[in-house]
Amino acid sequence: MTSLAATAALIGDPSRAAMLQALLPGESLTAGELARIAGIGAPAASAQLKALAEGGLVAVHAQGRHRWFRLAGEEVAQAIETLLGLAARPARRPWPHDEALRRGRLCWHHVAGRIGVGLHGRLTGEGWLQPEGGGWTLTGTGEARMAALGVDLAAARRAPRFACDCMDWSERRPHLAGGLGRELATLLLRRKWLVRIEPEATDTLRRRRLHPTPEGLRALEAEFGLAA
Amino acid sequence: MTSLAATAALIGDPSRAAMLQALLPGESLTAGELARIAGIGAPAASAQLKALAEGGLVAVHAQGRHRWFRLAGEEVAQAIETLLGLAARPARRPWPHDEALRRGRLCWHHVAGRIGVGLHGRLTGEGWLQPEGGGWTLTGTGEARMAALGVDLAAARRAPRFACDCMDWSERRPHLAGGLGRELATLLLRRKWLVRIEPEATDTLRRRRLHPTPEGLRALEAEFGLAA
DNA sequence: GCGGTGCTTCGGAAGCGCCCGAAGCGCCGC
DNA sequence: GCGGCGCTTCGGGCGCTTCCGAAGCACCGC
Repeated sequence: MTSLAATAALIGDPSRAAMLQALLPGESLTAGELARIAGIGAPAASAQLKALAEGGLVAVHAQGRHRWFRLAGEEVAQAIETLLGLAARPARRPWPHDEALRRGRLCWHHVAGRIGVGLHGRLTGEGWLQPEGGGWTLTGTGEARMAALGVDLAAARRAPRFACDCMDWSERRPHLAGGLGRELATLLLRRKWLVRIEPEATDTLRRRRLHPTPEGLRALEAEFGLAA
Repeated sequence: MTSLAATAALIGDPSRAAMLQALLPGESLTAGELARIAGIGAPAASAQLKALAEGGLVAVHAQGRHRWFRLAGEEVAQAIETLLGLAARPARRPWPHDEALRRGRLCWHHVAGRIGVGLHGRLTGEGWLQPEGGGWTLTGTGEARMAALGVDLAAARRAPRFACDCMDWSERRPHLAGGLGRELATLLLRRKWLVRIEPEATDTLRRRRLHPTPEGLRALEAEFGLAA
C-alpha cells in the first residue's frame, strides 16, 4: 500500500470523514462527541479514531476520563480543504449552495471563505504583506497596522510558519494561514467582528460557519477596505 | 456518503492511486499502460478507470482502439500533491529519500521540487511577479524577461488561470502553476535545461523525475540566479 | 469504597469492494 | 473479410473493513 493510497483511504471512510470535518475549525472534541457527529457507536468511533491517530491525521490528549482529539496540524486541515475543493467542483455535482459557509468559515484556526480570501487579497495587494521564501512577511506598514489592531504578533511568530497560503475550496483562491492567520482570526472573533453561528451543530459543515456582525462589517470596511 | 469521503475513497485504493500518480506529470496514458503500472488485469483496470472518470478525477479520450486517460485538470494534480505531502510528513514515516525526485519533477505540466520552488522564490522575490487576486501577474520587467527567454505568454494567458501557486509536497512551499508555470516548464524542457530521466519507468514516482543538464545548471544560474 | 461515566477491547456477523477468467464488442491492418 | 489487439461487460469468489453488543478498564464524585 503506497502512502498516498493509505492516507487517502483514511479520509475516504464516511465516518472518519465526518469526524475530520468536525475537527476542521481547529477545536478539540471528545471521542463521544465525535461518535455522535459521525452517527456511529462508541466502539466503532474508538477504532476509527485509533486509525486516524496512527495515520498521523489527528492528535490525542487524554484528560481524566475524556480523550480530546484535534487535527494533527495545519497541513491536515489544508489537505482536507483541498479535497473538499475537488469534491465541490461544478463538473462533479452542484455543491449545496450553502451561502453562509462560502461567505465565511473557520479552517484550522484561520478565516476562510469570501471574507478570508478577501482579507488575503487586501493584505497582499495593499502592501501589508510581501512574498518571501514561499510565504509572506509583514512590511513596515503591515506590521504597524497589525499591531495597532491588536494582533498578537509575538504569538504569530512562535508558530512553525508565520504566514503562508491555504487554498480555499469555495473560492479557489488562497486565504491567509500560518501563525498570522490564526492570530488575525483570533482577534476578529475576540472583537466580535466575526461570530460563530452554530458552533454546537451536529452537521459538520454548519459548525464551521462564521458571520460578520453589523459592527464587523463596518470595521472590515474601515480597517481593510473590505466589503464583506 | 459525503463528497469528501467519496472523493478521498476514490484516491484511497492502491490500484487507483498508482494510476493517478502515473498521470501526475500531465501526460496521457492508455488503459493498458495504466493496468500494467497498477499491476492489475485489464478488466479490473477498466472498472477502476470508469470509477475515476465518473468521479471527475480523470478525463478520457477515445482514439481508435485505444483509450487515453489523463488527469481531469490542474486541481486534481494539486490535490494529489497535497495528499502526498501529508503522507510524506516526517512524523508519519521517513519518506524514501528519493533525492532525484525532491530535486525536480513534473507536477501536472509544471516544474516541482527544489528547482520548482526555487524558481517560484526568485520570480516573486526579484520582481518578476506581483500578487493579484490570489494569483500572480507579470510585472513589466517580468514580462520582458519571460518574452526574451522565449516563453509563450500568449499560450499562458489562454489557460484558465495565468499564474497561481501549487503547494509542493516535498518542499512544503509553493511552486509556480497555471498557464505561466506550464509554459515555463515547456520552455525549460524544450531548451533541454531540464530533461526527464525515466519517462517510461513503471514506478509511478520515477517517471516524474526531472534533472538539470550541465547547460541547464549554468542557464538557471545566469537567467534566474538559481543554484540548482 | 462504590456506582456512574467515558472509553476501550473482544468476538462475531454483515456488507462492500476488489480481482480474475471467460466472453463479447469495436477498431485496425493485412 | 479475417485475424489480432485493445478494451469492456458479466459472473463468481475472495478478502477486507465496518459495525454492533457485551464485557473490561480507568477515572471521577459522593
